[in-house]
Amino acid sequence: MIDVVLADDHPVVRAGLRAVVDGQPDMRVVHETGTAEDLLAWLDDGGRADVVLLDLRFGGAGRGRPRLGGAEATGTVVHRHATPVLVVTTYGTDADILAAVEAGATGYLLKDAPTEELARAIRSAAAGEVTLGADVQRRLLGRMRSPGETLSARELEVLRLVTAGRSNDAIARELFVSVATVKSHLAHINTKLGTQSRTEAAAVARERGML
Amino acid sequence: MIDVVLADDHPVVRAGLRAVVDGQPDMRVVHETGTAEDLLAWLDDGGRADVVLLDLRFGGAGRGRPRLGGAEATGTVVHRHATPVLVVTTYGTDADILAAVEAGATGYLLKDAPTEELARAIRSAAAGEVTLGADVQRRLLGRMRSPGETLSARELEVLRLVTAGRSNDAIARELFVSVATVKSHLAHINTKLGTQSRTEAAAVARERGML
DNA sequence: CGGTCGTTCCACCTTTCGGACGATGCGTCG
DNA sequence: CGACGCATCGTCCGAAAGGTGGAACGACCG
Repeated sequence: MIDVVLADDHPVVRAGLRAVVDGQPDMRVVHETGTAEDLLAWLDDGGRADVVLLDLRFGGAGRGRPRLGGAEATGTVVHRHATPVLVVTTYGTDADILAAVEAGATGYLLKDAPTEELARAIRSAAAGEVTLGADVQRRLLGRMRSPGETLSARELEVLRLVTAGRSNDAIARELFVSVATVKSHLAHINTKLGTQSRTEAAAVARERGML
Repeated sequence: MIDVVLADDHPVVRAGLRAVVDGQPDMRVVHETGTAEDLLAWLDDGGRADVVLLDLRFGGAGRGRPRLGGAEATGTVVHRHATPVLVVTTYGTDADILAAVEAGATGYLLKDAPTEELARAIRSAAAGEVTLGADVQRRLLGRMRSPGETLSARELEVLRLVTAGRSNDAIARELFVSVATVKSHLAHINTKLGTQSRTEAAAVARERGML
């Protein structure tokens, strides 16, 4: 019997995960929390589980204090409590995925995954195996395959100003170079990122967290 | 007994909604679909319900053809089938909310709403009353209070696509309008935000969290 | 030493954007 | 009703941005 803990700030999603888990004969939900803090508190209090289902994005857009994020929570759970963490989240950006994987997540699934895939991922995680959702794998592979994703320092500087909304002329004056140089850098950036325009490059930069 | 139909592309969320609804003594789930098209097909086939729980953002980021959006589906259901629609979604942007309300949605809830609020909203919707989640109300009020910088729903939609890096032509095709219209919206956006270019507008939009 | 790479610049050309008009229809509100 | 905001389209034109194909210089490295 696999003991599962749920940590998600959406009551509806928690109910859904609980329904899926309890619908499996070989696993059960032993605890449920709505915040990462509560999850850590429960574990520190001696709570034991075989797998933690964790949502990234905890009450993210809130105007309150900067809450504990999913990535940090993942790292703490994995290292302090030696419990495998299966990240289950809605719209994972590349930055989110990388952060979670680097923090030691045992798996990463999107919430639109079918229930069988979720159950399989839980069993794999309990066994200590790493599983990534099909979408996630495709994303990571796409990242690996991209050839020249390493931008030079100068190119990053230009990209940062582009993301801030500056025009080529403004960037040129700001960096004390000619407009031709800025355009040259931008051309290289677009080639490396596989983008077609400055705005698209800015979008990709944000998505990948390269600011 | 209130008959409820679920339309959400996330199996886990569907399970959660089902659990909440079936946990109430006075309501039940009579049908479940994963796409807006299936929902309309079921209704056209004679399916009857007292309330439709609808997710905006259907398979949104997909690379496939432009699927039917939640707002359009809302309009069709409300007007063709005279059935109240309760929109239940994750992270509602102002554009989403305005679009759904304008399309005739009977209610708008975020998925992080507690289950009791959800149940209450379903009962209100079945009775024909309009209910908005606390968060949603606050958003709308905040939008009202803002003096001169209020972007229309359509403008926000354009701005969102600009922020995603799309070109005017791509935006036009995505929204089924002409390039001239997109440029017109963009001109208004730049006027209202005090910006000079699309990239600058995107930067301001991100900064002010209006996505 | 020669090769690669980053940075800087140039010219030429095409596409795209943005500004500045106007015009229509469609709702709402006083 | 008329004024207003919104969304939708259009044209014209100049400015900005992007594509191509260079070239020069220095740094670093095997």
